[in-house]
Amino acid sequence: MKTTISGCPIEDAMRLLSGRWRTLLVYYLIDGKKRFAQLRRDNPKISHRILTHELRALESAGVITRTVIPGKIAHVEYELTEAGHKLVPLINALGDWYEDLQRRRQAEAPQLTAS
Amino acid sequence: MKTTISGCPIEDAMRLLSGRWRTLLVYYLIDGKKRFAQLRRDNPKISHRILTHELRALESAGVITRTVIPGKIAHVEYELTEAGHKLVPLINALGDWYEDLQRRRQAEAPQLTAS
DNA sequence: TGTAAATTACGAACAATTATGTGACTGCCC
DNA sequence: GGGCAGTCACATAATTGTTCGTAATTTACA
Repeated sequence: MKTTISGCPIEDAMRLLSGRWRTLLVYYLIDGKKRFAQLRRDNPKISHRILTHELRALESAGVITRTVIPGKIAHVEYELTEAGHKLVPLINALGDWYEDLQRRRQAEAPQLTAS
Repeated sequence: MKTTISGCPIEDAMRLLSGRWRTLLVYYLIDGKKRFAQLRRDNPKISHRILTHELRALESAGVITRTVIPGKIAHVEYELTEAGHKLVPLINALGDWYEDLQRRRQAEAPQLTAS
C-alpha cells in the first residue's frame, strides 16, 4: 500500500498504520522512551531490518522521535511524539472493539455446538 | 499479515482492518445497505475480485452482512452489522487524528522554506 | 594482559510471503 | 447487448523476512 487512491484521510491513516508492527510499536512505547534493543526484546519476532524500517516510517510520519545519544557506544532512543500519544487511545479503542466483536460472535452462534 | 504473533487484540484488529480497502468499504457502508455494483462505483479503482474478497473477509469477521435478494437477477446487499457501526467512529477518529498530525507537521517545520 | 565474544544500531543483497490486479468466462435477466 | 455478481487462472506489486557485514566498545576468561 504505497500509493493513495481515495484521498481520504482514513486511507492515509491506514497506510501509515497498516501492517503487523506499527501499532504494536506505538503500544510498546506508551510507557516512555525505549531503545532499539529493548523494542526487539519486547517483540522478539521482529527482525532488526523491519524494526528499523518501521521505526523510520513512524518517525518520518511524526508519530515518534528518534534520538541518538552521543557517547561511548551508539545509543538510540525512540519516543512517542504528542501526536503519537494521541494515537494511543485510538488503537486501544480498536483493540477493545475487536474484543467486543469476538464476544458478539460467540454469543451469536451458540447453535454451532449446542443442540 | 495472515498470522498472529503477539496475541494482542490490537494486532488482531489491525489484521482485520489493514490494507487499502477495508476501512474505506466500511466508510462507504455508513449510510446504509449497498449493492456490489454500487460499491464498485463508489471506489472505481477496486477490482471486482478484490472487492469480493474484501467483502467476504469483513463478512466472516462479523463487520458486515451479505444478503442475497431472491428473485429475477442476482442481487446482493451488503450492510454494516451493529459491530460494524461501532467501528465507524473509530475509523473516523483515525482520519481526524491523521489530519491533525498533518497540521502539526506543517506548523512544526516552517524553517524548511522560510529563512 | 591479551584475545575472543557479545552488545548496539544499523545497511545491503537477496528471498519469501501477502496483497492486489487483469482478463476471460458464467448464468441470469430485460 | 449490457448490467448484475460473481469465479478461475494467472501476473505483478508490496510487504516482510533472512543472512551477512560494519564499527565501536564492553565484558568474559585464561
